[in-house]
Amino acid sequence: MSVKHALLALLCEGPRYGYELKAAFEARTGDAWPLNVGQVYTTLARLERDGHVERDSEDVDGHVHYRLTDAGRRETRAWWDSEVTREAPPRDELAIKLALALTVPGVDVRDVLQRQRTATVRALQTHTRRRARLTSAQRDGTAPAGAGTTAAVLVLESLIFAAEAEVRWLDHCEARLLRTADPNGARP
Amino acid sequence: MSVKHALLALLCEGPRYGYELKAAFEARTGDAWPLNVGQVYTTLARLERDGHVERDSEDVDGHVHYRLTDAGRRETRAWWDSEVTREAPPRDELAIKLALALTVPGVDVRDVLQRQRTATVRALQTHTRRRARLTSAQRDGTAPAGAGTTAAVLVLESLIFAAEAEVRWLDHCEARLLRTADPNGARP
DNA sequence: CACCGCATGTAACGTGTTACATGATTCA
DNA sequence: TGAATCATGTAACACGTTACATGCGGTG
Repeated sequence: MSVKHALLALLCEGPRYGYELKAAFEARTGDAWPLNVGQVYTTLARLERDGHVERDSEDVDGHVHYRLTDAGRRETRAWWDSEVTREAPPRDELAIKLALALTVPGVDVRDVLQRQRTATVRALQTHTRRRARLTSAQRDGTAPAGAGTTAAVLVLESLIFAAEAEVRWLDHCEARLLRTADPNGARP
Repeated sequence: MSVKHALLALLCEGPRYGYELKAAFEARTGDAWPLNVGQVYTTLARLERDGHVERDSEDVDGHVHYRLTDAGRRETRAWWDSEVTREAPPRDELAIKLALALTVPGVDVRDVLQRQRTATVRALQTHTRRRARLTSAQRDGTAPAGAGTTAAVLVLESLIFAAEAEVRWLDHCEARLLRTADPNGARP
């Protein structure tokens, strides 16, 4: 549903065509989630089918612009007015994997934990470096200092916050693992 | 891919039938992500198609047990040996939504932020309460103190860590928003 | 000319969700 | 007897990803 609503939101600024939408999406999310062009078109087709967008007149270059319908505007409004539910968040593969690693025989949980920690720390560094590049470009004026860049920085920071929490959680898991596996930890 | 690999992992403990797999999955994930039974069957069918599992002999009650094939065991092994990549994490609807709310005209970002904060805090409380219920049941002996309950607690804690990080991020967004919107914040 | 990037699609596939159909068992 | 739960499925659909086809325009 993210892509669908994102396209609707972008079309609030005015009619756009496929490649523009892809570029606008990636600019605002700091290339964190590259968007396949094909998906833009299929999503646009579904939005048109559902009456949320319609084809606009083609411009001089023959680009196929889409614009919001009233129903699309209502849909977008409803999106802004609703919260992203975190009571039942999307299944987290990592949490599931560790929960199973704990209970299934023949799995070295410590090994899984440590390898994952390395991977997550590496991801954290990637995001941090990207953020540094973005903010310095913003200062230099290389990147436009508009709301788009600010949004991209915030997106990267959400990834950073999440990765940091994940590292903490992995350490927490390892600590608890030591406590339960080591019988003389609690009562010496 | 989570469900597929989870079923494979559960079948490492021995042949099981559909409802058992659903129950086992939910026991280990603390009901955090209820699993539709239908999906168990469709996933099993696809695993059978791919040669990762095969039908076992039916038991006295006529239950259709499935067991791992060698290919399935290899697939599971490969899962344990690989990291869950966080360089390109699944698209986060909340981050996308806020990034767009910042740039699209006619959206009250502060309002979106505050309503989301409330929702996330509520989710955090839900997870915390569930965790408390689980650990107390574990102490009472109401719940089995095995690895399954430990796994469920860790899963809930991953949700708690993530929700806490999200609240911090939302506050961070609001602070940055104030700074950029308020022109006399940086240079008095 | 050949190649690359832009631009618009389409087809096939994988995964996940919901709703429905069907039968057996259990229990008030 | 009637309702609820267990149990095994199927069908239809939504979303996402990848790969491919096609044409246009500029550039080496």
